[in-house]
Amino acid sequence: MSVVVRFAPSPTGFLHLGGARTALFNWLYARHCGGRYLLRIEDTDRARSTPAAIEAILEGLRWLGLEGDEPPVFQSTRFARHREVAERLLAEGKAYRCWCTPEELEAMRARARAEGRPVRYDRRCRERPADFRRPGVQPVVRLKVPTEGETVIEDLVQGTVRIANAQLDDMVLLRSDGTPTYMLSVVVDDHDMGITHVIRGDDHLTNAFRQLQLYRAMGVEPPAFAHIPLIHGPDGTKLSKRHGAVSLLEYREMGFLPEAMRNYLVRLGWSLGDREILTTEEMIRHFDIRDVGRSPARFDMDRLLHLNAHWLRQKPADELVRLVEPFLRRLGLELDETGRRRLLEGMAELVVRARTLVELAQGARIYVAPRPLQPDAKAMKFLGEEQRARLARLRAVLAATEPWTPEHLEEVCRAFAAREGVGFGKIAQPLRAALTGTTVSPPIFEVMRVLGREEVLARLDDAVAGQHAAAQQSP
RNA sequence: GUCCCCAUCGUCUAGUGGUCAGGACACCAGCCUUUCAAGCUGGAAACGCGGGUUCGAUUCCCGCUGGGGACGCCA
Repeated sequence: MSVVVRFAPSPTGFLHLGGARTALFNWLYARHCGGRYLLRIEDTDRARSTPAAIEAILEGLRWLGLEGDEPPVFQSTRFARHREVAERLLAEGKAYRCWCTPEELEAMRARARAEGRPVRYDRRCRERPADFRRPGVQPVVRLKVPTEGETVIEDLVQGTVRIANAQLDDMVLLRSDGTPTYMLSVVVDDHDMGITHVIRGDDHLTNAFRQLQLYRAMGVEPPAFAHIPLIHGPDGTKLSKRHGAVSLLEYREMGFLPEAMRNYLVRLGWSLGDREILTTEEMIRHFDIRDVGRSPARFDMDRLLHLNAHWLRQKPADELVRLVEPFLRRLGLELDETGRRRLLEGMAELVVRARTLVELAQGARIYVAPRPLQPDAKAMKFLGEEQRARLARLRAVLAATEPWTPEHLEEVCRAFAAREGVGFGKIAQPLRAALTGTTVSPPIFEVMRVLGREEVLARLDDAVAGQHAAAQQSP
């Protein structure tokens, strides 16, 4: 039997990290098995679903590389079919109308809670005659769930999980306005779409028991279930806004790479021996939903950063230039031909100093920012009277230095330091401050190589003339 | 409260009825060094507790504790 899985987000918000991992596991399993991976938008709650949220979710999936194999199914377009199933169940006596009002139900729950009893509908409408009516009340339709025995799930991740049927509720299938509930819609749609494996967060585990009852009532074969553990925040509770960024797209904005996200996410709950770095191809080759662990993992930003740094370095320079461009723009820097050429030249030394595209853009400023530079406070400390005088003398030397290579420049500067009677550090840091406007940068002779003689001399002139200070005073 | 799930370094994890309990991130130290990184070397760091089963349990069973999740006319 060919595998068909689906990722079914509800468009009431953005795509959550946990949802992204669920999508990834579904996608990997489908790819591994040579099956199909479908998308379904669970917009049965019309009031809370927005087009913007739908677009954001699809955008997130696209970015992660987890688009569906077919256009997404919108659950809201299938109401008629859902209702038809409920009506049939009603006709077959497998479901019944419940005339209790929300207020009554709430009171029922409150009492149960107060008395320490299980919080559950007491089924008071279950045995009412078919022609029962309650003036002014629009009934809901509930499923008749067995009250004795137990329901067992052979979950691909959780193993055998059983629950006493007495714990189950007669869940609502159709609301009083006639619209289907999530519980009905998922089951009908999963069945109609031919879903063979339902892979989702383990917060749905208890739903699976109720859904199993619905499959039985419908007289159809249920899919296999795999309930994967949730991702928790660093404090161990369910990941939420409280923990900072939880929207996948925020991670894109923070400068993370999709391959790094996939690598990070897949290792939460799944592993391949000692391997930490995994390509998507390797994941596909080895992934099996049955190997996913049952304990929840905590989100760890340091680890994500480390993985992102790794994947960043795998990229060729020209692609990094392309990727970093929007992040530079955010810093107010446009890339012209000169900037582009310098970045390409200097990228190797830039990328080892960055863990994200945001950091890469930061580091790239030294090659892109227009003259005169505006040194930061730390750099200014290296550009005092005495140091500028020395830089002026160095400038004269540099003007005649040939060839313009890092090795030779270093020789020249070391010799200069010796002549000045100071340590090499006394030359290098002021030079760095003048040339980059910072105290942290790639090796200074590398920077000089990338910048070229003309730019180096110009920046030195700026520094010697005190242009820096002036620029800083009048922004 | 009821039900369900979980439990190896701080974190992600590997692992087996007998291992010096392995790796990675983070952390610390050293090396390298013009800054910062990177890199290299080394270090500290875990089987939650109590009972069983067994010649022997981190591993199997039970209980406890701790954590998490679910209990809607939300999804």
